[in-house]
Amino acid sequence: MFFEKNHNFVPCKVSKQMMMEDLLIDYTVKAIEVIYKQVISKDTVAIQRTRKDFEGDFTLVVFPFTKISRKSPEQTAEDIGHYLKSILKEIYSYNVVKGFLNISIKHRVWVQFLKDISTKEDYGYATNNSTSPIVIEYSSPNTNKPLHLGHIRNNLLGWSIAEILKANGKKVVKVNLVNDRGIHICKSMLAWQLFGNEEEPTENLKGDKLVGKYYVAFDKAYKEEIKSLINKGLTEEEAAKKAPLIIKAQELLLKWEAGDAETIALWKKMNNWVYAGFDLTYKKLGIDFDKTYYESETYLLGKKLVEEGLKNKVYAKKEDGSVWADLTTDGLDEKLLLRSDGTSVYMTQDIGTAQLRYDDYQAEKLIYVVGNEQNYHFDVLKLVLKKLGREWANNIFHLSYGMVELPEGKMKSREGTVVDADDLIKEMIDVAKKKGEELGKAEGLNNEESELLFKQIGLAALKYFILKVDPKKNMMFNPEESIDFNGNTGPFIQYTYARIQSIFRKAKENNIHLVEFPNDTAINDKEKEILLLLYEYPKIIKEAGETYSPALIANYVYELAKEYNQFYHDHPIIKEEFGNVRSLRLVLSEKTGKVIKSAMHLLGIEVPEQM
RNA sequence: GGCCCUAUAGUUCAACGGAUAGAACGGAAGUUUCCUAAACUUUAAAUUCAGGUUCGAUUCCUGGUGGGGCUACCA
Repeated sequence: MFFEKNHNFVPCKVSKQMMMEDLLIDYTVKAIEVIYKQVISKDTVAIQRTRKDFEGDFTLVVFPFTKISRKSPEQTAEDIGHYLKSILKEIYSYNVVKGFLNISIKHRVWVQFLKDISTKEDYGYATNNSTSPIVIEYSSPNTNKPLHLGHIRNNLLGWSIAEILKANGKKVVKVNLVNDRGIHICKSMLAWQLFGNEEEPTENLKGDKLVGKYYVAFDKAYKEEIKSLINKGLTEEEAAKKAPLIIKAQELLLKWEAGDAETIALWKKMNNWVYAGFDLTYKKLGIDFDKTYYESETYLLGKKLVEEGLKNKVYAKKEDGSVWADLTTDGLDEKLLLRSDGTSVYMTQDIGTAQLRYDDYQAEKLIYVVGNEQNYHFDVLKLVLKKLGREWANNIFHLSYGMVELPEGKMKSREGTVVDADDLIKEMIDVAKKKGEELGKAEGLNNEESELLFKQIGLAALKYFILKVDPKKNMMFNPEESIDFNGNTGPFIQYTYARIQSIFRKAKENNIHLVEFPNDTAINDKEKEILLLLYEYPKIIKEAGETYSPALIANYVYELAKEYNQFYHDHPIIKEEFGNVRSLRLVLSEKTGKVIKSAMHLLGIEVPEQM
């Protein structure tokens, strides 16, 4: 708002410099044609950013053309460089290093570029270009245990990718799939009945924690029963099957499937506790969904579809009554689809869920954000659906992300090495508060404001730490060391943003106004570096969307913040004497702030005005 | 056993087949009369091994070794 009054820039169209690389590619093709009389395809032309140690903005790699030119790489680069400079008025100069043609663009082009984007509020975002939506599933919790660190990665990835796809002009539907039925739920229910004394959730014990507690209690009691049975002479396997608790749990599952009123009532009561608990965690994380599916509502459809497959003879029933899909011709094994007692398995439910989801949205793509341990499951799911003639199974995309590992190895709930989501979030915020207060970051803020600030900072540290890693890769989380607020972290980027906002506050206090600066206003190396980074933002969003990778956004925004901090350190902004230069730096700062905020939003990270 | 993923500074992460492999943390040394020092500057430090394809390989292929996962009438 500070700028709007004084701004009088030419409205932005997609101007030439927005397509600088395309331009260079086109004219390189032309150059080869004119100089060497040979037509080449565009995708043999590689344009990249010039490395920092060399002079130039863009670099053309000419090695591939030496066969055509029959000249040395240097001479070929020289030929093409000479042609390009003579025909493209945007080019200021070029230089040749080995087979690399480094091209410098005129500064005025970059200044005009800054003006072009300065008035664009949604800079970097693509316009709406989809009709049918992309459905993205993430989180997918079980109702017998609380959310943990693995879910956090899943949730952050899912939410961020949904935002990135929206920024790419896609319609997106965010869905959750809750596994709310099965033997594991019955275990919690049974334990609560036996040992619970009607315990209900309290402020200190959220519903999901309460139910999780009884799941653990079941496991403990069950193990003791097994032990005593083994002492009585049974084998471990027999004991595991004959322990009274497991038999009771199985009975409870049968009652549930039969619709027994009392069982259903208890199930509903306990699940609702869990949902209330999950909601609190999602809210704290800033995660939401457009729709929630429950497996209790999809498994029957799954069963029906298995029956359909049986009728069409694409699945087969064995003597004991169990139903299987034979995938051996596809290089996989046989897969169980219905147990011999007719009850459904995980795959059965997923078949039903997929069908329901497809019917609901006719999605152009169905994305499942699920850990890479389930790669095989999704290979099977797609095949099993295709055997049913569901061609849309080709649109299923398993976004397979890597595990979060702890220094002591994989998280295992039974060994108590799980990092609880609520605990971790609280820990991050507490540390942010402690360090923030030491540094006096909350000065001038009231209680409510400083609480919000430390929450933003703690969450930024957590979210950025997780999202900056390539989703496909396993990652290490060390609770002792991973909580950091300096360097390549979320808070560092937030700090950069806050500094920029502080400049505007100061500018206003000092009554500094913008003037319209001419295109030949001088820019220094740092400014140009920032401009080139801003220029790349739309490409980064596009690439992040194509590869479903928030990490690209994270690494980009860090780079931008780092460059800006260097610029800020080396050059005065509001203290710059010359009005043209000062105005340019203010506009550059403002736009950098906006892109930081925009990129951080794509990661689900808020930026404070002051810190 | 079979199948899949993975290997980069002490540590955690980057690098469409392109130049001298980038950062951060940690280590060493510096920068506050100057728009916020959660910042900035300098410095030491890495591609698991053996082959192959290529003008060029951290990247692609083959093999070895290390790590992880899947291979349930669990989810």
